[in-house]
Amino acid sequence: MSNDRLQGLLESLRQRGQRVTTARRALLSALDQAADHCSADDLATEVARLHPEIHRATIYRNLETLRRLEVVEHTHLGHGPAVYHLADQIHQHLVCEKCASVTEVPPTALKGLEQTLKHDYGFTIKSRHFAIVGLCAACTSPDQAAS
Amino acid sequence: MSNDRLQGLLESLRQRGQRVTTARRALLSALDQAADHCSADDLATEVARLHPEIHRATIYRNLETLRRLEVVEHTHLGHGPAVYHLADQIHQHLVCEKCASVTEVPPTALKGLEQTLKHDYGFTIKSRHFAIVGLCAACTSPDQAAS
DNA sequence: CTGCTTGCAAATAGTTTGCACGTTC
DNA sequence: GAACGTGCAAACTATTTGCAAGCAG
Repeated sequence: MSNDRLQGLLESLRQRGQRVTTARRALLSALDQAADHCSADDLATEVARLHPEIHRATIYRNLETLRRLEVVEHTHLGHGPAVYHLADQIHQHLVCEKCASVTEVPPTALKGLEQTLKHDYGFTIKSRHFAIVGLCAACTSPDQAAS
Repeated sequence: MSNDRLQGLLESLRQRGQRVTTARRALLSALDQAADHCSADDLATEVARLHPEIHRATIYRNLETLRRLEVVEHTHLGHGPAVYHLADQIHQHLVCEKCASVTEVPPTALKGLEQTLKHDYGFTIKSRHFAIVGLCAACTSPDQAAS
């Protein structure tokens, strides 16, 4: 299954002259298998299950290295730690300020905004680095009884 | 001049049963006069010019209080400290990832996106809490020679 | 074997908090 | 004068860095 993806990533690192170490293998594997968005700490914990010797500093350093290589991206969903995911999963995050749920939307949802900002301000949107904050469908709907 | 705005803000605090202290007066005054976006530390420095005894912790506590009262807002422009401004200056921030310049655009620029997210995902954008990252006009233009 | 990587510990940046004292209403 | 705000110091969270030892190519 997604083992292919992992192997491909490792291969692409090698081809770019990057070293493939235990820490990197383990980190990419954790990112590959992660269900949702992980903080550096989440990843460190996951990696530690198989490799307890791998230090959090190494996780941070490798996340930064992989970010420069455009293999991973990180996003800020709110206050608190940044969350990471593999760069082949591009999406914009919508975060509900009430229930904190995260909705992923395809980059195409921003097409219109991109054109507007380009046309009116000459600005080119380059990343989905920050989430968009608001209310999710459930928390907006009139029939929801929460405070 | 904008002394009116400051007085109005203080009055509105009083009317809501909030105490008007030296620290709050000084903080709101600093926010009122701030040319651009200030971090908590910038504000502390500015406040300290007239009131050196006012502690940074007090700045943070009051910024949080004023945020709850919807008198100030804070935004994240990137990594680093949050920046604050009075809540009557509503705008979305565009940050250039190359030159770090900040462009303010009116909330109306997001109208289309708001409708799309509402229609397609039931999501209601509620705040401009995070900047949008990309390239500003100067850094996008073909005739710019920077690396 | 040479240089990139790592583990560890300690430093850093930004922000928050407990507590005793001071001030506002 | 009761409740809320403040100063100070210390804690805290997330992340970064210097250094000596380790491992990949």
